[in-house]
Amino acid sequence: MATGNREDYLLRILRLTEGENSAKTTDIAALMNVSAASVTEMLRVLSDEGLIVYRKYRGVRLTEKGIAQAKRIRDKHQIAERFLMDVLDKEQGEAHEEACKMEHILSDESARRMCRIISSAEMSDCEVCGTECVKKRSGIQLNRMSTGMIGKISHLRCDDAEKIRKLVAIGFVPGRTISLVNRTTNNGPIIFRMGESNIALDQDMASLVFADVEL
Amino acid sequence: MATGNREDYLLRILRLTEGENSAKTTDIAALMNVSAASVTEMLRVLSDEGLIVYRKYRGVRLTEKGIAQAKRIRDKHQIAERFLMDVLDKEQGEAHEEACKMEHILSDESARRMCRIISSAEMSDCEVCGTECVKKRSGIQLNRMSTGMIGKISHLRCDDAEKIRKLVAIGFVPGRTISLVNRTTNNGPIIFRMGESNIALDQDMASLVFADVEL
DNA sequence: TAGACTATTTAGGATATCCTAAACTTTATA
DNA sequence: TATAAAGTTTAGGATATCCTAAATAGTCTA
Repeated sequence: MATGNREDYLLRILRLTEGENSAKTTDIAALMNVSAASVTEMLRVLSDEGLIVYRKYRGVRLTEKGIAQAKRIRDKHQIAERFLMDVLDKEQGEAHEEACKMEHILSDESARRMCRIISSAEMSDCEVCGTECVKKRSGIQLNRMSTGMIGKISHLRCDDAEKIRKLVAIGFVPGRTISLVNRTTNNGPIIFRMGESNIALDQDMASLVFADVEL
Repeated sequence: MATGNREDYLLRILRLTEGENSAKTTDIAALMNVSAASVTEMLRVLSDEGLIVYRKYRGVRLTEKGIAQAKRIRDKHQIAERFLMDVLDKEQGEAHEEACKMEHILSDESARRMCRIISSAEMSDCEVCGTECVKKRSGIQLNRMSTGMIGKISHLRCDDAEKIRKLVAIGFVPGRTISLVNRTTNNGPIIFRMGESNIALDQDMASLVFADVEL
């Protein structure tokens, strides 16, 4: 099992080999900020673990297994970074720094759930979410529900981080069950019930939230 | 600077010393799942770093600096765990596991922002958020009660899911009224009365439960 | 194609953390 | 209060990762 450290090597190698060339020791060393000797040593380890194909003096490539693992981590990084920016409102630099750590510890499941919230789905072929993250968001917008309907929030549509944050803060997160209590005036807020409380939501805000209707 | 590993030691020591006794090597070893010898070694390191006061064969206490650091990490754990449950809708066990990793990498700023979102803020005196997060949970740990005291359980400290589950299973849930019947030997279990029955609880377990003392 | 130069690997060490077994302290018992 | 039992530390080693310096392989040029 790859440690956080090994994972970083994998990530660099992925980056260096995506133009299908093989990665060279020196380049990896530069990216990792370690000596070439340390890289050589690690390459042997990764090779023994079946994550890379390594021939001395000839550079390395990732194996299928290595690619999958590296991509999974990279996806987690992407998800974490976006989540930090969109939901926690962190600025990009910091979000990136923190995502570099989170990518190693974030569980698949949590990544998937973050992904559902940011729903950026900007990544095609997400190793973490599988197809789930790519497309096909079921559900209807909350403002299209009618009185009495019960639904489970499936995702939020991420086109305005500020609003997403607000929604998350008041509890509109995927998985939560809500029902539409009533509508006020034609274009006024809609009242939803969630758990023990009623919450009013503007049409505009409601349109950002999607739910699978259960009843 | 304390590594994630050192941080774990600090956390255990905090827990063991909150009843103001000093922590013993063996107890730390048990909590950390390492040999006593390893603990001794680490104690020297932490001592050199000014995080603990250590006298051979005599146990350890945290210094002010150590307390601050440990509490900060514990607060981050709490925040992360609640965040995972409330925002990502993870179930408690998994949330706890993941929070054990997040506590070491979560930045102060991110923790603060998570805290603002969950705003349930069950922690008093949060090292991370300062006053900002305070909603303040009253109560003292059961192991600090003295004989005859009556109290109402206010909350459990979510530090070890398995233990929490156990406590809940035997009836230690918020709202329940208990009294301390007596203490056995110095470090042995404490006998509580709850409803019609007496229940013995280890010091360690008792330290996880907080009660508002009524009499 | 033989240096000369560059890239890579090997050798030998360092540090952090963990371990077991042996030595030593403290505590508890008879 | 002397000893046995229990708890703690020291000794000596292991592993993972990093490093520098020396050796070796690969490549480029004259």
